[in-house]
Amino acid sequence: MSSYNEDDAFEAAARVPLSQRAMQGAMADRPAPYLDDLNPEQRRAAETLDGPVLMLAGAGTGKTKALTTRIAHLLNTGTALPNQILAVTFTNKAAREMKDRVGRHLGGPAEGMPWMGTFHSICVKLLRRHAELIPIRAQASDDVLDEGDSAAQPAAVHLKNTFTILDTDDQIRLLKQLITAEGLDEKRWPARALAGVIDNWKNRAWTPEAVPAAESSAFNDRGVKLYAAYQRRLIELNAVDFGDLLLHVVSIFQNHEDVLAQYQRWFRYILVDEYQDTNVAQYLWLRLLAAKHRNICCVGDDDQSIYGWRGAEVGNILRFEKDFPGAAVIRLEQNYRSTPHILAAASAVIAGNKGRLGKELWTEAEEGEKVRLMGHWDGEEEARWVGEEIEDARAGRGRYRDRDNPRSETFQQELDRRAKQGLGRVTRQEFVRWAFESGTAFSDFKVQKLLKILLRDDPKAENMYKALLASPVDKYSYNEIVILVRASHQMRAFEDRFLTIGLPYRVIGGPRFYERLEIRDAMAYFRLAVSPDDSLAFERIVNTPKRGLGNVAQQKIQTTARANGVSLVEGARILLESGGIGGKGAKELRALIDGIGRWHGAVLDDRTSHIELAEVILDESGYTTHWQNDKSPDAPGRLENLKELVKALENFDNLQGFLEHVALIMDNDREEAEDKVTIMTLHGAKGLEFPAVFLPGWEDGLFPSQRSMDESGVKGLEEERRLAYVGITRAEEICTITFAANRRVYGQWQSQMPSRFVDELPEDHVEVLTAPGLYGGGYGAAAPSAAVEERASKADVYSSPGWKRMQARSQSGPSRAASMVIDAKAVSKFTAGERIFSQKFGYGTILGVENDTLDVEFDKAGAKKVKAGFVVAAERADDVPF
DNA sequence: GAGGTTGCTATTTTT
DNA sequence: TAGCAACCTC
Repeated sequence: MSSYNEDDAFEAAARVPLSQRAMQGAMADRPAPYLDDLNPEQRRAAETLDGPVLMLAGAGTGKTKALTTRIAHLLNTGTALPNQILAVTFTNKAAREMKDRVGRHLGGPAEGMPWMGTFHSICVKLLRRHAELIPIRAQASDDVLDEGDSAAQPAAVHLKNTFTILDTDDQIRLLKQLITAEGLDEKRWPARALAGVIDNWKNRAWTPEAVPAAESSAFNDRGVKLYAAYQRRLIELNAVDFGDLLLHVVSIFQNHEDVLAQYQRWFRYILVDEYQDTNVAQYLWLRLLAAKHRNICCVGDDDQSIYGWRGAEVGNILRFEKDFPGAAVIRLEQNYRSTPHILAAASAVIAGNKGRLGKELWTEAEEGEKVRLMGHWDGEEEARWVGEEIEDARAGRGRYRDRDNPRSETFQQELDRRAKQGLGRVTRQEFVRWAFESGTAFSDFKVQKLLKILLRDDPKAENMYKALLASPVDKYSYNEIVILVRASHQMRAFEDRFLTIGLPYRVIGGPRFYERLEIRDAMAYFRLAVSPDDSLAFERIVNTPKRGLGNVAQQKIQTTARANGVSLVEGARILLESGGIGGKGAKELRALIDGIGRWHGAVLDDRTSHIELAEVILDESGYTTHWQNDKSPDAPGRLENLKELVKALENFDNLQGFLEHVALIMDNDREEAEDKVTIMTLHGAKGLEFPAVFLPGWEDGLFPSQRSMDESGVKGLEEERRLAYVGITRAEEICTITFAANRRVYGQWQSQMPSRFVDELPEDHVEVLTAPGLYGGGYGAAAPSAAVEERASKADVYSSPGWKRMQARSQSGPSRAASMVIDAKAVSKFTAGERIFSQKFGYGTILGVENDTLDVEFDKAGAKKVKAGFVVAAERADDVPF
């Protein structure tokens, strides 16, 4: 089992479906028509099969197309067998899409490509083959948990191929124990923080021994020691965490030349998606594997590297040509997504970054709308305005009235044509063909829904189709609109607003299905049924539902298990037999342990279906009842989730397979058919595109995030700028950027400066919507049409520092607009004790000054923190027009 | 073991 | 401000 068997190669080759092998033969010496779909650069990327290739693919330039065609080409020319291609992605979604698209090229499902998947899923496969090459670390004399503990599960000398993959909860629980054992105050030194430190180290491929001395002060000087103890505990428990999946495999490659050599020979062609997101461990992993054939093709965009904070190294992509001398560098620069204005805006912003590989996006698309910029008084108004814009956009009202939406047009033409012909019978084929030909018609979701129904031969289909034709044409459907925020707390304002006006929305990003409490509990039961030795799972559910097994009882179980060097379940059994536990707890514990034994038996003998078994487990353990008796409002939802969990089992052959899948999936993207506006973070939007994009909250401190700049300086700022780039380039037709002058931050009202990225937007490609003098129009922004405001003409608007200046607003109404300009830099003018006046809060006394932020006790509004730029000395209050 | 109270903290997140 | 986790009390 352990070492890689050359026979596998033959065996695997033999498993390639016949059709594919036939195709290889057939296609080998024929021209490849699928290449004609590509532009010259894409084509070069798909055809340069040998040697290192770096594909620099800007946003929306069709990199997936190039990548999947490349794979198809590898196969069709007979250059590689499906199992000789290693294709890695970061997300399951990306892997799935790649599989689908390669399959489409080949005219059948891309089975027989066993090495196409995420870094993690591929590593699990590799690690299951070679688990025993990961030894337990020799015990250093000063190790944590030295006394007594060393006996725990002593059988473990190395990892076994049945290892479990821990989720974050388990990880934290384990670390907590270690921290406490080390005698650290868990409050001052929280397990979460340690998990972060360790994760960081693992991202850099540092084993405990390899952590450099410079890091030794981490976590109160105990970081490394705890890390070592943690790794040892994991192997004792026959478990790995996510970081280990890569770290262990890299260690194996580094320490076992023979194993590495086998895989180097094996993976003749390597493809990597989103290369700019790789961390050091992934980088080493790839470099080791590619060392022999050097047929590695990395696809990425340095301008879209936004995961530096979790270990991604932009350096990897910047260094590619050095790592692989003679590499072909191919730039995909033709953009198929956005209008020229949008691209120009994005390019101008990203140009502010240094050390880029450099790309120039261009498009053949028609001009379209300029990027729109709008300032607001506060966050609430911003949300209100965005809500109105969305309704306008959908209904084709106001500004949107005359907008040509090519989608709508296509549909309208179809309507006219049918009207002229007098709507005959709609056949299924006819509709399907029309839907495909017209692309996503006026409202994606309706068409999709209809398609689904038609495909199922529902008799209602024709009526629905008629209803569709009779309904008004949307300029934009909700599904085509997205709001992208920097931080999830910004979502709230929009949710509140949309709820009150009844605008349908969906939030992407919340807690994932498999991370929910009830799902994790249920999974722990399943884990125990599969392997009763899973002590962490046992720990999780001993007393859930309540079995009268409190801290004391649990401690006893732990001690017994350790003393005997057995798992917790076994320890509990011994404890029961010795009568070390009594009363209600004993009875319940007995029932639980018997249950686990029984369930495990059922898993082994395979006579009950795993679905039935899952239900039995949840029933007999009392877990279902536990939630049925719970009166809290979310209990029904949790029961619902449990049902869904059981239902998800249908897609698997057994519990083991299911558990493996879930550990790696953490799936979030359950497609919804309803027409809703999407709200999500900028990070979550990478790789997606929408006809209309709203980018709210462009204020310094929020975006770019203050914390990011404080912690990582210029590097942090540049990553924020890339985030801005990602945001803008999501838009196909309309991109709207907004900011607010005031925002509540942790309950305190704070004045905000517009984001520095706003300054970086190129004036020629931006339309400023903010009306002069309007509430919230206080920034230098002025509508170009407002002739009155000659001084604040567009040129003026953009000439800093004018743009950065703020105009005081009139509180009495728009007609008496004020244009008093206060220099935001006039910080030093103020001192504690001084009387000041603020537009928003009135008169007050300064309590303290911190840079440009004043601590003020207002006469009426109480204590507030305000930016110096928003107040004037009290005696100058008369300068402010009313 | 439930329920109330206090205290603390406060991006981005995939696997 | 608000959401939570941990603590305290009965």
